[in-house]
Amino acid sequence: MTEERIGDARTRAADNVVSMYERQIIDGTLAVGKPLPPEREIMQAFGVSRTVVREAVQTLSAKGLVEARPRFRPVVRTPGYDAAIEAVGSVVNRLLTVPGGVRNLFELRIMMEAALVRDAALHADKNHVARMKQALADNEAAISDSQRFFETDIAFHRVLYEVPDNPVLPPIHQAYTDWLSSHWTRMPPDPERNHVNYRAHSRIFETILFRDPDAAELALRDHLDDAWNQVRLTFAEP
Amino acid sequence: MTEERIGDARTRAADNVVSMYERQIIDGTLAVGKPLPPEREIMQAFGVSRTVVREAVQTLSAKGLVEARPRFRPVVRTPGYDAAIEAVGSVVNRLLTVPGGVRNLFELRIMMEAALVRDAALHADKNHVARMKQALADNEAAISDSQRFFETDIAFHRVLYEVPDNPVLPPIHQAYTDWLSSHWTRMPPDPERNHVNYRAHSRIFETILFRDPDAAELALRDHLDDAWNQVRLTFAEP
DNA sequence: TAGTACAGTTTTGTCATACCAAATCGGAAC
DNA sequence: GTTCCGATTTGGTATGACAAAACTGTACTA
Repeated sequence: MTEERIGDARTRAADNVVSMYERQIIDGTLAVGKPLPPEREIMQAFGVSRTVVREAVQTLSAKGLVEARPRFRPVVRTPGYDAAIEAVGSVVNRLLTVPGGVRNLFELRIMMEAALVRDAALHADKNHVARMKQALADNEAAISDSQRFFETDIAFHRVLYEVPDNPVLPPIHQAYTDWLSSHWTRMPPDPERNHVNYRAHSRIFETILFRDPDAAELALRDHLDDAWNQVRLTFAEP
Repeated sequence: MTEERIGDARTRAADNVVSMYERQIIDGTLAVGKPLPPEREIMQAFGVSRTVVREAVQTLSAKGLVEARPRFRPVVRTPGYDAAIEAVGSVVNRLLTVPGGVRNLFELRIMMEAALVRDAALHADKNHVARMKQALADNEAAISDSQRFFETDIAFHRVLYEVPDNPVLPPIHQAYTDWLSSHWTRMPPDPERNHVNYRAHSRIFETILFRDPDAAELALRDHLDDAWNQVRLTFAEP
């Protein structure tokens, strides 16, 4: 939480307005989907100019608390983990440009998915297994179509994020793919490589079926390390 | 990336200004620490009113690309993983208020730290071990002082996030503790519980020394599950 | 010469006002 | 009840103004 500005920074007039509505939104006084009052009304309520009101609204929007489409009344946004992901978007995009940025993020993903396959090997139920099987079949069917292979690849990994039944995880998967896809799609299509990746997916699936977390983690790390070696060539880092 | 608004949303005049400086910041034309031009200069450069310029600057600030202290020129911010964490702050805070929100986040933390202790058991070097040992000693020394115990507790866990040498991880640890600390500090001080937690830390440390990832994960899960049972009572969820 | 104090100049934060175009609302017509 | 249309409201942008704070260069002091 960094609500208080550090050091010598004075307060802005908009801060009052922001924190007021922030509270109202969090405690539910302003229900989800409800629009904020008209700007001119807020002006009078707080005794500030419209400039300040608009600044406050924009801040609320940037914080992800309200959705402010141009020309429309800002409405209270439904709290969701994807809103959080969206909020970090541009910062992460910048991080990806610093040396080692992509590598660090990918490393984090490897660590996370390693944990996920372990979890899947231990706790995946029939339902999850069925979905993985389906995703795997789709993946195989798309080997010759690199575009579709890319999509089914993502879909296969997504199942892993759904096993623990924690609503935080799917948006994280979404974020990973969003952020890293630009590097992936930079690679030229290559059915041969698709085939290798499909085999890797297949092996992961088997280890989960066998309920072998160690083998699952190993298979996944092999797969993602390999993927990294494929994709690292698309940018200039050592 | 969610740069394009969906549906029928027209474009804002400020978007041009934002994306221009966004690009300049990312490709380094505007170096870190450099201030943006004066607002009036930007006005003329883009042929827009100051209203729009100020809106654009605020957006850049909200995105974490520049730091805009009131009354000072906005300066290009140094790219860091903590900026990303900061950007999600308010959204996460709201998520913590929805049913199951705290649980979901804590669950994610458990999963992550489980992966981290496994990694530590396999790859921690002498240096890491020494730091963990020190953190553990501090932790023990603070058993009777709940405030300090809380701090040394955090410090012990932080070492786990430092082992993989990935700069993304420490800010994540920081974020976890920031977000969850309000629940932790709500519990009344209890040296007895401190002692239990210290023993748990101690056990985790031993399993890492023994290079036993399975035992390490188990010890950590026991510890955090226990912590969850302690802290869950501080709020009303079932 | 280096450092400091001061006065003049920018620059930002905020306000007030105005105008257009788009969204919304209310009622008429079907 | 639904559709359509005009009046009204409201958001997006521009302009101008002003106080207070930050900045700049200069003169003064050590």
